[in-house]
Amino acid sequence: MGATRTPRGKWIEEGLRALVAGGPEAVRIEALAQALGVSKGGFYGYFRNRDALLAEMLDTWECEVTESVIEQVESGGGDARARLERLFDIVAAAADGPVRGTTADIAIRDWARRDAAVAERLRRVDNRRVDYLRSLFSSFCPDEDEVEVRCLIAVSVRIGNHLYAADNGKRSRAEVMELIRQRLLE
Amino acid sequence: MGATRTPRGKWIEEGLRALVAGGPEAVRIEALAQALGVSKGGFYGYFRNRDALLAEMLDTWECEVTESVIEQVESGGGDARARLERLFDIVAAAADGPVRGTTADIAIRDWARRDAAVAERLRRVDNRRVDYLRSLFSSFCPDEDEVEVRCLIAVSVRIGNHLYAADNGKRSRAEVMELIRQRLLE
DNA sequence: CCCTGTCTATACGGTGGCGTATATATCGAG
DNA sequence: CTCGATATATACGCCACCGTATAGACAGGG
Repeated sequence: MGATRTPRGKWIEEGLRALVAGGPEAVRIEALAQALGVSKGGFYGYFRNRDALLAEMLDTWECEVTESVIEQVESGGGDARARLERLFDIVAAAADGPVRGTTADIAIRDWARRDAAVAERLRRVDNRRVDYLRSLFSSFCPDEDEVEVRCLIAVSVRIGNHLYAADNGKRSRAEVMELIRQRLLE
Repeated sequence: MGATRTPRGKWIEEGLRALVAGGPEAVRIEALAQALGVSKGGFYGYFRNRDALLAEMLDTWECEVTESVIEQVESGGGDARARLERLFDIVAAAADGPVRGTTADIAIRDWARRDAAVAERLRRVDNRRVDYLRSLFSSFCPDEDEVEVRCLIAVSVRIGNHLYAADNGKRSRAEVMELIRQRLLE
């Protein structure tokens, strides 16, 4: 039996990297092969075609960004505020981390604007995440409206932070983010 | 002199539509020609090549989303809160309006993630917008931190509203947006 | 009516990417 | 070492798109 030099996972990982860097159109099999230092010959042994790779990339992402993060937060214990702080830390750190996981979020959000199947997956993921977020805010926030407001602000600020290009005023972006974070935890 | 059946502006308009629908990769000359009911023959009479069209699309957008909106808000008079309300109304309405203008924002934000020249333009536009926003909030908000927080939340919620896919809880998305809007104007 | 300048349609070569077919390299089993 | 299975490289046909070149349609001036 020959050794698997470039296993399935490598193609998916490189595909996600390409997706982040250039959108779904940039996930080109020949380009991935070159990035992996091989030719595209072996690709079709693992995947039926390009669409199959895209689907598996989404599977990988969908799995990693929900269960994995929530488990990581829950495993640390503490009250709801402590968990929220941990969640914010993890999400903020993941933004600069390896490609697998949360980094692909923004690229997939944009992709979802143009592809119904992707939109459906994103809806599932966002629902799962906001349900968790809502449960945390609810445990120290009696007003339901307040909970919804904080959920929407928390998610939006995180998305906006990646897409908003303005230089900041006297406060750095990080400082303003920190101020908002404190208010969300009050 | 032959009549201009498909003037410059038509190509730009259709290009922006394609950009919104499918990102910059979807701005294909032959596709635009088909959408306009002509062949691509005339295109190269107006534009040197595809990149020239993309550049002019950005010019059009850059001009329309800053000066035009700010003028519209300022012309109505009233105090800062009244102007902010008008600004929010205009921006919310533009989201479902014709293609020219604010509709392209999200598509261009994502494009900017992958293209330095686009990012530079977006930075200019966002700075122009946040300067205006900051001036409005400042006029009834003495605390500078509070101003920065409100600016970032206002912009982020608007971006997030387009990219966030979750179904809402008991409150509809519009209701939560209205709650946030009220708080920003307090 | 014809001529001229402009706009448009069609045809072409070139390139890049997908998916397949076939040949070669590599590893483990016997 | 030989054999077979699997992974990879190479070569090919195909199609979509870009940009150009050339020919035709259309309006107004002489």
